[in-house]
Amino acid sequence: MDDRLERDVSNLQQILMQLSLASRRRLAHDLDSYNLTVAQYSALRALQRLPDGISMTELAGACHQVSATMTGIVDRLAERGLVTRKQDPNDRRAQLVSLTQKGLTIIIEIDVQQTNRISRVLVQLTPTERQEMLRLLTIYLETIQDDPKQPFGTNSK
Amino acid sequence: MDDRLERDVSNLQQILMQLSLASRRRLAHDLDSYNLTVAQYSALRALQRLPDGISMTELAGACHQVSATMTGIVDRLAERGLVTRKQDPNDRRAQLVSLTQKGLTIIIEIDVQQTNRISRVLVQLTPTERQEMLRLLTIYLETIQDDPKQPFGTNSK
DNA sequence: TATTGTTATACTCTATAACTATA
DNA sequence: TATAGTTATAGAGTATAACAATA
Repeated sequence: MDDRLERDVSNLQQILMQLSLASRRRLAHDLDSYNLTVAQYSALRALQRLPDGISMTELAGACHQVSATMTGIVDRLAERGLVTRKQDPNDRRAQLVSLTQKGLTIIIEIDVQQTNRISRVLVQLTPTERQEMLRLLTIYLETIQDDPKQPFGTNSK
Repeated sequence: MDDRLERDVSNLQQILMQLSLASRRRLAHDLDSYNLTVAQYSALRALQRLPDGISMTELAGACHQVSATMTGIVDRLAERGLVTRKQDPNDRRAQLVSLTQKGLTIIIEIDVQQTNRISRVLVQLTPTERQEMLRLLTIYLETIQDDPKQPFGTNSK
């Protein structure tokens, strides 16, 4: 590779690594006000995004977790009344998980908070720059998402 | 805000949230081959970046951790011979932490692996696009890094 | 037999509080 | 008194293995 590329790779690597660590930290900090962990938030988001009443197995898959881990996360969300479990009428082994109204409300609140944060960045940019950012980040996201199998790590995600 | 901005904010928010979750997952997965956690890797990186022989307090600060947490992380790294502790000759309360040769070797290996990953993305882009990506991500990183206080979360970073 | 979900177990990360040694 | 670091404790997330119920 040419020198320019090599230098860009090095710079981008630094930035992306910092971004990976800092954005998680920032998210965890923001969620703290709601007494939610990143894993719990990730589960709520998946429930909001997917069709209502999905199984534990599906939810675990959507969150890149094994089902035993999901059991604990859903236990804690259910204790707080943010989600509910009910038995699947078609398969008596399965539990169908749903967002409650309370769960939906909290996740919408967080969405507003996050939107405000992003807005503060994007107003600094021109429409062209915003489009470019979206396009470049999409390319990057695809490359990190698709090449591995689950599960992603033995510990400390 | 105008419609275009609003739509861009919404799209970027989705992408950045996914990026936050997926990049951490990807990193954890990559580190698994080395039997390292993200927190351990973060500590090794800080030791590589900072002057040799920093105190536990400084290391904890660099990793955005409280010192009690850092004690456990350094314990496990030291057991594996990746770092060493020695008493500060100028302050008998303080422990100075250093990377060992073994620790340095492992972090360089990981660096190569990460570089290869980024390269696969960047070769798809023109030099101008790469510069733009670097510039835009730097702006974003600054906005998420600087406005909070430590510590960043009660649990699950 | 295979799948769904839970429980049991073990480890890491995380924080707060209490403590020792030193400054 | 204040600071550096550890230990004690508690809770969350993570994985694997074993298990009961159901398909």
